[in-house]
Amino acid sequence: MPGLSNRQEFFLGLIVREYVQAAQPVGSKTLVARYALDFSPATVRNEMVALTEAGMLRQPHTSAGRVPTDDGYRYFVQRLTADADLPSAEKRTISHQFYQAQGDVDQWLRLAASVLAQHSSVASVVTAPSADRSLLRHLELILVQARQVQLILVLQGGEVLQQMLSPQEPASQDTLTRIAAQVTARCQGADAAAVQRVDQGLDPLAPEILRMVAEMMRRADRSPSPDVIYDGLSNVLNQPEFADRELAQRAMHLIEEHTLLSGFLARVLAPDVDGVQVVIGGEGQWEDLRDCSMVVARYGAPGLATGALGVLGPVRMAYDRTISAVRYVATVMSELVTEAFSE
Amino acid sequence: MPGLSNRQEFFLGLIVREYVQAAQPVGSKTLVARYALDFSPATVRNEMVALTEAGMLRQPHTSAGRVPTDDGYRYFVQRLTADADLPSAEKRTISHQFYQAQGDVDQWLRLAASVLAQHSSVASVVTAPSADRSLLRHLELILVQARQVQLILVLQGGEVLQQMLSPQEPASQDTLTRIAAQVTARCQGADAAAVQRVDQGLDPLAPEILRMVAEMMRRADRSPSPDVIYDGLSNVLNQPEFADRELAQRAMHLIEEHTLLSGFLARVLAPDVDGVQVVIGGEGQWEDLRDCSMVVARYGAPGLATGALGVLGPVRMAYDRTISAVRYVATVMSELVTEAFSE
DNA sequence: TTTTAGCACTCACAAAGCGAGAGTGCTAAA
DNA sequence: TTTAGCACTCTCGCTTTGTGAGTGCTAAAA
Repeated sequence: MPGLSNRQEFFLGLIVREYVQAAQPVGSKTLVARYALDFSPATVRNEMVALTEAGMLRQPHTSAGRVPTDDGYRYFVQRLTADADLPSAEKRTISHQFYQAQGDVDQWLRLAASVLAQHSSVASVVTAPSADRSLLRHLELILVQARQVQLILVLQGGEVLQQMLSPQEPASQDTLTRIAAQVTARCQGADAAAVQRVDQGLDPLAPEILRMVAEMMRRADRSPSPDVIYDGLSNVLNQPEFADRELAQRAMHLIEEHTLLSGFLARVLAPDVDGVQVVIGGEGQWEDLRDCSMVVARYGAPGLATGALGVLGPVRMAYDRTISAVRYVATVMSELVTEAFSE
Repeated sequence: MPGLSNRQEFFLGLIVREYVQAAQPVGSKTLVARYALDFSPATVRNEMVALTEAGMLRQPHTSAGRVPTDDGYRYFVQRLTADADLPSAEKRTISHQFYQAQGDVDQWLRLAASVLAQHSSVASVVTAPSADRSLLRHLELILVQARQVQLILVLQGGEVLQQMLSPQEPASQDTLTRIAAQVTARCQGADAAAVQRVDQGLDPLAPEILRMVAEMMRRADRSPSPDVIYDGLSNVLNQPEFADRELAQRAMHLIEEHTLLSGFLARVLAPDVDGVQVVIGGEGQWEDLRDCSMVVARYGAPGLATGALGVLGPVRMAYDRTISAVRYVATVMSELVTEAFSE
């Protein structure tokens, strides 16, 4: 893209900020008046023409003010928000809240969603941390009634999976305890495939259990964390762009349809990318995200357990504030997860 | 309330159904035309006057059609929907889906929410089943690292709670396993208070563990099932009454604010009430529910573990269909929960 | 060469005006 | 008791019109 002059950048930043705040096309005269600029409206107009030609601005119609294009926002995000950061007072408040909820992962998730929603005034999304590959740490079998066994599986990283099982043969709690101990010992740190290979020298009931365990682990691998926590959905309805019901509905649907969302997150937050990712207006490839933007980041301990968190809102979003919020919450969550689950 | 004549009831039913379907005030002429009635519009009008005087109908303004009042809907629900039921083909489809997800409680919940949302075209809410009072079934302690113990608590009814713990004194996995076994044996079926009373003849580390266990159980008792699953939020935006953003937002907020919702459910679904409960337009006492209706039911095995499920939508709701859907899903869920967790 | 004042022009938006149509209540006849 | 007829009401959708914010261009000033 052709370089913008300093003054053009300055105006672009101003216009983006003003539009984000006021949600109305910004005109030359208002801009000068509102920010007490030392330029005449005519000068601003000239630069606006340049910015429009550079593809950063557009006018909804002749004789309305200017509005940033997706490219304009992108430029803004890449060049004009670098040093933005949360005030340290807010940071302290946030991290304090997190350390209150000592050790309770679910509460962290809810808290993260709530903090993000509040700081960004749009909808937030947080997925539970999950290991890249499920590795067994512990198995527990509890006899509930004659033919009902509750199977509890603890993975490396602390996730707990549970499932009911009706075994072919009845078994006593003693037998089950023995099997669980055997499996835990033998399969320590094994992945799904390895679990299924262990099939000799165990109790006759064990194979059935092992099959089930392997299947649960494989299921966990396939759909990493179906748990998606969200918050701030009602915020979205505040945004004037979602006055259009059709649009609001698409956004809601996007958040509700977990498969869509997690697929998207998986692609945007590939294991090798790092830091906060900003997707503006679908970037041409995400049809469902048209007219929406997402600011997301991966968090957790790479190689151990990671999750994703971020916000979803209209393209007209306060990217600077939102990016810092997402970045900071991701940092805190990473610390917590690492601290709690690393060895 | 003064009794309505048969014919008045007939007209009321017709008007409610028509209005629910068309979302527009229904006039005498359209009613006669649409349902090919053997009355003249004038007759219908006379009855409408009577129904209006009885408080069942109202007119948004002179010279518009009639719209049911909250009382009108209530009458409709109480007297005119008694024998409604889901077609058995749909029933089969639904129950089939549930039995597919053998033993996976989380999946049941999501499925229930999804089924309700689809059949009612409004938002659905499902809370996880939880015991009226937490009773311990099993405790497991897993050493994660030197000073990190993962505490897994299984309650009667199958709920699993987990929490990280950093004990004062380091302990080996063997010690922890022994403690867990002791506690499990001693506290079998104990409630929070009983757990805390058991404090002698155990390992020196045990008191700390027991305190934590008791606190987790008490927390579970205090906020029964913070897990609220919902679905169909985007459906709500389809409803013409929620074109008003203010209203849509209130509804969203209501669903998102778990404390509000669970408080409400707790009051409506007191342990002694049974069957499907219908709350129309807040019934005067639920300010937050103004202009909204809920159709909810308790499900589960009374005394063992119960949860709540239902839908939230505009007052103009297809109560007959919705009630049957809620009733049926509650029945199926009750069967499943009872079957899976009873002894 | 850059900035700015001036001016003519454009176009969305809100207010006002204006039927058309649906619906009502009332009266009198069937 | 029902119904036909009629005058009346009021919302809704449509067009009309004026206003104002905003633009682009040109020519003079810095």
